[in-house]
Amino acid sequence: MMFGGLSTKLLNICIASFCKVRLLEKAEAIIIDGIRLGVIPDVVTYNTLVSAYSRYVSLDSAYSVIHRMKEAGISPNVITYNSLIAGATRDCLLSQSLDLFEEMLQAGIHPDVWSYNILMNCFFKFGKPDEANRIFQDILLSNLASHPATFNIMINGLCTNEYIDNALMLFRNLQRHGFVPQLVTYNILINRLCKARRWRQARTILRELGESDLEPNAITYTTVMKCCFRSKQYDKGLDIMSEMKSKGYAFDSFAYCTVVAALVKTGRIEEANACMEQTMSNGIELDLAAYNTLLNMYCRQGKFEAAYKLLDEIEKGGLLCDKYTHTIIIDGLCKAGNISGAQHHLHHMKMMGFHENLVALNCMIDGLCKAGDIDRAMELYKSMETKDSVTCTSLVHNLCRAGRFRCASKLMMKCLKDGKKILRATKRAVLRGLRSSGYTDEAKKLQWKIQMARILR
DNA sequence: TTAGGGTTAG
Repeated sequence: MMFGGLSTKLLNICIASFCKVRLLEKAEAIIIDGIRLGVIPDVVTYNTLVSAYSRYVSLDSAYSVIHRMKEAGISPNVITYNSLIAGATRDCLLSQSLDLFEEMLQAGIHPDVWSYNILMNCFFKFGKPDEANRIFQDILLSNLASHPATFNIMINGLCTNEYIDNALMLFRNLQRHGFVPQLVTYNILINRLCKARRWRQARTILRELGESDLEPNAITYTTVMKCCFRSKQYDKGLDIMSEMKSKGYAFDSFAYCTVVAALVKTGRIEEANACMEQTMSNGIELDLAAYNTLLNMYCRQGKFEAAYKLLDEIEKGGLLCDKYTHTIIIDGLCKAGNISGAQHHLHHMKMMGFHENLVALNCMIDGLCKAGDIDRAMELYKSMETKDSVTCTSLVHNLCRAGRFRCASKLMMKCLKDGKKILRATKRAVLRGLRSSGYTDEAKKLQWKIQMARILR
């Protein structure tokens, strides 16, 4: 329908532009203006809104758009359902995602390849790789034309479910059958291989990307930069940052966070401050992860007044603090020696409905030890339901620092038996401590047990 | 309409 030069197609373009930058109220206002001018919204208009509401607001708000859509006499189609299922998956609602899929079938709407892609992603997200694989096989056997995204989701899902070798095998098989990887395929593999510390294979994929016709993008650079920081090659990471800037890639919130976090971690606070200032002066809007990075910077400088002010700012801005936010505060307080403050915040975190947080408890263990209260750290350790290698290494190393080498030795053996990994430096500290305090035989026995644990692993 | 990068502990 056309009226005064405005058509439904044009209306939809406007709506899509506003939705893309999350200006949903403006999008709604344009619909009202359009109706006044006689432009009737169609299924595309409503689908754009459903997608935006489920992505940026909530699934409930998306349902209310569907209600309005039905009132206007427009029936939801496969795209409407795809948006809803994707939204339910993002909100970690597995059964709701599956119910929606079923509802779509019941309504006689045929799923398309995107529906199956979303469902596959959903199963991977909920740690059900077998179900995801079944969907993948169905897509391959069906008449549906598979899309490169199908393979990307499969490769990414296999990696996140700890099937990296299978993901690599699939990648190579697909290439043999003529699949031309997209940039996102390379980015997925580089990221996942780096996270699994399989540096050599990550470098191979990066080299293959370099040899392809594709140009790396800002995501590739951020991913590789993060890999360098993860493997403690800080200067190399900063070189990549310079290269990224010189090539004219826009430095976004992701890139700034990666750099600032690495600078803070290595104690280069002045540089971190400068980088953060640059972020703000470039007009980059801070999201929760960026705020958390800034909060960590304040805590590491002992600027708790600024940190608490920032917490207020975050919440006043309508963002909800997450487990990272609270853990950063707890860690910062522990590092500053304010154990009672950290305990108070841990309690506050539980009151807010957060589950027991292993990282926060590990911070407490280390903080208690550094404050000279190893016995309380031991008590906390015993009370913890789950412990990991960090818990063990931290406590063993601190026992050594306090000269309690026999206790450290006993605890370390128990941890190794439980399959925990202990840092080499910590093992050496225990052995050296036992020898220097005259427990030579015990040191010999421990060394033998360490070797046995290594063989049996 | 799908997939990929950033924030916490030893």
